[in-house]
Amino acid sequence: MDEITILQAEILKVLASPRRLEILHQLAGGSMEVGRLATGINATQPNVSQHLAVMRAAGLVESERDGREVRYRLADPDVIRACDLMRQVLGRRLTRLGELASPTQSTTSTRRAATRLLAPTVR
Amino acid sequence: MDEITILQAEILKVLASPRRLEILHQLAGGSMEVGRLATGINATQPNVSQHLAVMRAAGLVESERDGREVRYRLADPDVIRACDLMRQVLGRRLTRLGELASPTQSTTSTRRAATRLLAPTVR
DNA sequence: GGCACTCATGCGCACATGCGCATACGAGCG
DNA sequence: CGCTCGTATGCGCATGTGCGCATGAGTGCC
Repeated sequence: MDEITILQAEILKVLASPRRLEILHQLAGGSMEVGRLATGINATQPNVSQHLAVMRAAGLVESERDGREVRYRLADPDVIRACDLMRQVLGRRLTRLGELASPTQSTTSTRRAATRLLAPTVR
Repeated sequence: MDEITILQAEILKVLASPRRLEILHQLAGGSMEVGRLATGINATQPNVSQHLAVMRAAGLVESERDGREVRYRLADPDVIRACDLMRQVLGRRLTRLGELASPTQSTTSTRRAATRLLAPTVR
């Protein structure tokens, strides 16, 4: 099996978590401490710390002490960019489905559209 | 939590598997039947079939009967493109690390470099 | 209809993952 | 020093995932 494939799967596995994506999304706006990251996504501090440790091991984020706080920042802009590109694609798919679901009233619960997007062919 | 974030995590979760990435990589070269996909990546047929079912539910691939065989093809080129973009980035990171590891002799086991890439700071 | 072939599905097991919770480490501050 | 604040770590549990294996379902051929 290809080396890159295994590495890529490892990175994707780290990215495949709503919490971690939220953390990365916050870090995209600049470096931040653990506490603010935790309250920002409404999660417990140990939980965020664990996620950060995983992402740091994967080389997605970097840490730096600042007094008693620890500031985290994005490490690899390229990977995050690829991640955001996918986000844009999915966003377009969502809005398209939203329009298809309700052409008259716009932007009502794309949530149902999202789940339907994940299982388009029930058969 | 953002809808797109959840959807994106779902897609990434599906992508975060070496086997599935190999399957997608094969499908990037054109549509193919289950049997050839299985032998191509040296996996059992039920296993590949299960992975294909998951990816079809996620809207990543589409299936079509052709006689007794079932041909699968990529469904969403955009997502796959984002996936390949990440692949290129990781490839560059690998080669860079490979050069750093052994400047004299070239292209010797980037495998160790890959694992090291996943945990660059042992501290 | 019976048979061979291709693919899908169900089952059980081993394993990994995420979470809350309690707690340990580390740095500033009095 | 002892205290507090911010962060990291260990533990236990519930849940999810991948795999092999056996088997069912659909299709074409004789």
